Amino acid sequence: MIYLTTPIYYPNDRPHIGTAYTTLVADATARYWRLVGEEVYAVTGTDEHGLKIALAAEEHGMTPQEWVDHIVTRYHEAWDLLEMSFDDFIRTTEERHETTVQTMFQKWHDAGDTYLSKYEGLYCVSCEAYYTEGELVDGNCPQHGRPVQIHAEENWFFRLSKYAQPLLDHIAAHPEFVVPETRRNEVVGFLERGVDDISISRATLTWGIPLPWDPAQVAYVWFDALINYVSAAGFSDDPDRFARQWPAWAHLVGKDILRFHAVYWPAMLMSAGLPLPRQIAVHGHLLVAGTKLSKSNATQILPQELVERFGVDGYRHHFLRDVSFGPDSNFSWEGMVDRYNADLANDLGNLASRVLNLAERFRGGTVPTVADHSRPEEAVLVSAADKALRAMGGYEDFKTKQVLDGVWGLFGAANGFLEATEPWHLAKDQASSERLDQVLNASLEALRVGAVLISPSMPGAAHRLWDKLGLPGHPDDGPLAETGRFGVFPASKVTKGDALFPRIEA
RNA sequence: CGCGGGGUGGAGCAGUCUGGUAGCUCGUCGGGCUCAUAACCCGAAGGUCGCGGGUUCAAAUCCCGCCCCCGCUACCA
Repeated sequence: MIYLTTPIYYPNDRPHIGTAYTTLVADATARYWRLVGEEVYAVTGTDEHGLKIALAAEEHGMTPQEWVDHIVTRYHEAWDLLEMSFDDFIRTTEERHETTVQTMFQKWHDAGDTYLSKYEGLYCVSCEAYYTEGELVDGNCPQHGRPVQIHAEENWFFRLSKYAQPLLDHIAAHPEFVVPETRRNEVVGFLERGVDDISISRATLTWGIPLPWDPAQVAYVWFDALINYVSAAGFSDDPDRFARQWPAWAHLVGKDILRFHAVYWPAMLMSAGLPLPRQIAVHGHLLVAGTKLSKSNATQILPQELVERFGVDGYRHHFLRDVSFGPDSNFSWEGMVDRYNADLANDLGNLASRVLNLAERFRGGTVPTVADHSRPEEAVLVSAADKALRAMGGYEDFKTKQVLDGVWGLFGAANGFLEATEPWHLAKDQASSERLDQVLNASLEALRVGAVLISPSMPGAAHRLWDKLGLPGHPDDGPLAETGRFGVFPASKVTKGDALFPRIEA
């Protein structure tokens, strides 16, 4: 069972291209595993507790629960728009999660990993956040430039320090636990410097999950939120599924929340006696004109704007082909137009047009199932198809760019195949009729394999292409090892129809 | 200060772990094709791989020093 997760998002914020990026990689990876034939459980969700939610609800004259029920739709709408195929959507206000959080806290308590202590910090009311002295600018809040207050409260603490060495040992034994390597180095460096215990409850807040042994305090939001990964796996409500599903195959996260996932979360699991996830896969940030996306940044771009211009397939393809999973990446509108036209309109869309047009024009849309793969022209095509199929394995390491580079090798080869065999010349001579059938069959077969291979990245386009090819079933029926192999195009009635990806003028 | 990362033809990136003809996409130039969405195919130009030194038969890759940029140092994909 492949259990993979995105972070759960904060519903006060709108989904932007950054949150959508994590979610998209998770979705494409989930679709890949399903295509291979693996059982998959892919989860995303929302993190609905905390002071800011409570305040926003009050502003809108709603209870916090009414407010989150109202705004969670933003995420459902965004992920529907982007054709995300998650098996579950977990909300931290659901009973299955609240029960799990209380059970986990109790386990830490029973294990002796909690203790009461005084938390004292420099607090900025505007930020609703604590700062360390080093973060202050001239003694003021770095965000607002205003003085901070000293806040002190009695909180429950978690013995994080106890787990630093066990976690270092785990990472040494399982280097794939945090990828890429640079992020692993950061985690190791952080742990080797030594970690302090951490406050895991709040006495001043009511919108949260009460601690089972001290209901006057609620769980600190991160220690609430991270637990979603076991809640969604069925920890409280489906023990049989939990047994098959946990530990997770991978948690996908952005680099900004590395520490929570690679330090706190494993420590939380160790204390509770649960096995650690196989992997925390960490990606970089999308930069717009070199600046980081953030909530307060005017460069924030919503997926919807891009979908309006490029379509959902253009959107998905762009971020999967153009962005390397690990490092930061620059986003630009011009780059997106270029990518769309080059990959989708020209290479793939135009390939589909010319092949389908040839089949319609010279064979009325019906091409005999004849093939001769021993010819050198076909050999090149078959080889490219084989390479493309093997490239699909890159999804297992989130190397979406490499996968799509490989898949596009097939489309390049198919365009080259047409140049090499010149079916439009073959059609002029009755003597080469059988050769024309072979060439058309191989070209259509390349499109069929292509439709299968793009189905994780562009499910909609894959289905549209499949329909044009007049094939039964669906491009993502799988298993990939069979449907993704270059063979002989089956008898069918193909239709050219509208352009798969109309060209976009800059 | 400490830790981590980056600097590769005009643009964006891969390659660095495991040294061995510098790779990909876009752009530019030339040619071909006319089935196709002015798309497609072939070829070419363009890089002392940030700088200096070292190891080696051989360095983008390993080692030392330096310059510049960025991230982490406990809110935020």
